[in-house]
Amino acid sequence: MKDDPHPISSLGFLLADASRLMRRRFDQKSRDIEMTSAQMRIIARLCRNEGTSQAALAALVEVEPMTLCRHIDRMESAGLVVREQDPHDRRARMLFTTAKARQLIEPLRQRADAIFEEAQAGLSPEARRQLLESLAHIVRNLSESEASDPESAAEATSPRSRHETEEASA
Amino acid sequence: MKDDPHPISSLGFLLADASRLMRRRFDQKSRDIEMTSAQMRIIARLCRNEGTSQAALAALVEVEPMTLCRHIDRMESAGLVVREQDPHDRRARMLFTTAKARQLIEPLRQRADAIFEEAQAGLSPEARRQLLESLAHIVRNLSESEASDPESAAEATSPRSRHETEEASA
DNA sequence: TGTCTATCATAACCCTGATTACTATAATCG
DNA sequence: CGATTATAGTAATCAGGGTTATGATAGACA
Repeated sequence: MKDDPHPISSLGFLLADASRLMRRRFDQKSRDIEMTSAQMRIIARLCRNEGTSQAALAALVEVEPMTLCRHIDRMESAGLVVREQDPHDRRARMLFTTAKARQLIEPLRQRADAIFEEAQAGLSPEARRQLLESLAHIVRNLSESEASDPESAAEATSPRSRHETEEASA
Repeated sequence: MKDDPHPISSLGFLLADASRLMRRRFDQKSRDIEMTSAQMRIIARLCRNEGTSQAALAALVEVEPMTLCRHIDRMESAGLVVREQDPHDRRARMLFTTAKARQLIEPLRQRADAIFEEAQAGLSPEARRQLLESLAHIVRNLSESEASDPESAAEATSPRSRHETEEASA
């Protein structure tokens, strides 16, 4: 346990474990509310940006457009959001939260806070502050390096634009 | 940004984001290696506990037995693990890593370390140490509270055992 | 010995996230 | 104007995680 023979306590695993356990706990504690944690994140963003397109919202919550698309599918049939045609762009849909969705945010946030407290029990206020700060730092770093170095898939296709590569193979 | 009007920077979201971004980055950077991060976690545990049962291993990596079961399915057909009948218990299977799997650990770990460095760039050694410690603390807290309070689904069915409830409704 | 219960593995099904590929529509440029 | 390129949304498919349910087998105990 001291010299850590296993890689289990590396940053990556700890992060994944903490995140998974947190989500699991949250889902357990809020089964009575008809909104999942991922949906809550989306609603939280959307209700501060009513009317944005799916692509824009996907960027805001930092998931792939396809991922968001299915979320919206489910959330729409659950009555949490509505899609409306953008009058200026026939490709785009504008998204809006429903009152039902907005009403669920507060109770969910309370459940969440209780679990955060549970999780951080025994950590000093200073440690908690530092933790949030470090996590935010990491998120920033990763967002940036992903933006600047979008793929770099090991053996790296040369920096030509993607469609040129496609043409080559087509 | 200061008084945080959005719940986006709460512990839960930060943790989820950091974890997701990290995993995404890792998967991007190691597509050339035939093992995913989740599989790596499992192999890392298993190669220190060769021959354990699926249930035991599931407990070690803290996922549900069913989740692990599917991992083993895929990993078995990928030639990363083998299942063998436990001679003492005909229900159980004993798990073993293959040489192929063990050989992949080091390269993967190197990729991972590079990403950890990327993610933590700009954090002091002390901040990094604190971060790991706080995360480990959180993982411990959540594991424990889950163990002591396995369900507690909000309005809580009374503490009777689950099957009694089933009988009542059946 | 024979039920009753707990445990192992796993099937079936839902949610989250990503990649790839395709359609429809905008936008841009020759 | 017309072809090319870029963008919005989404279907299909794969990995990961979870819950519920089921068939076998162990174990406990009357």
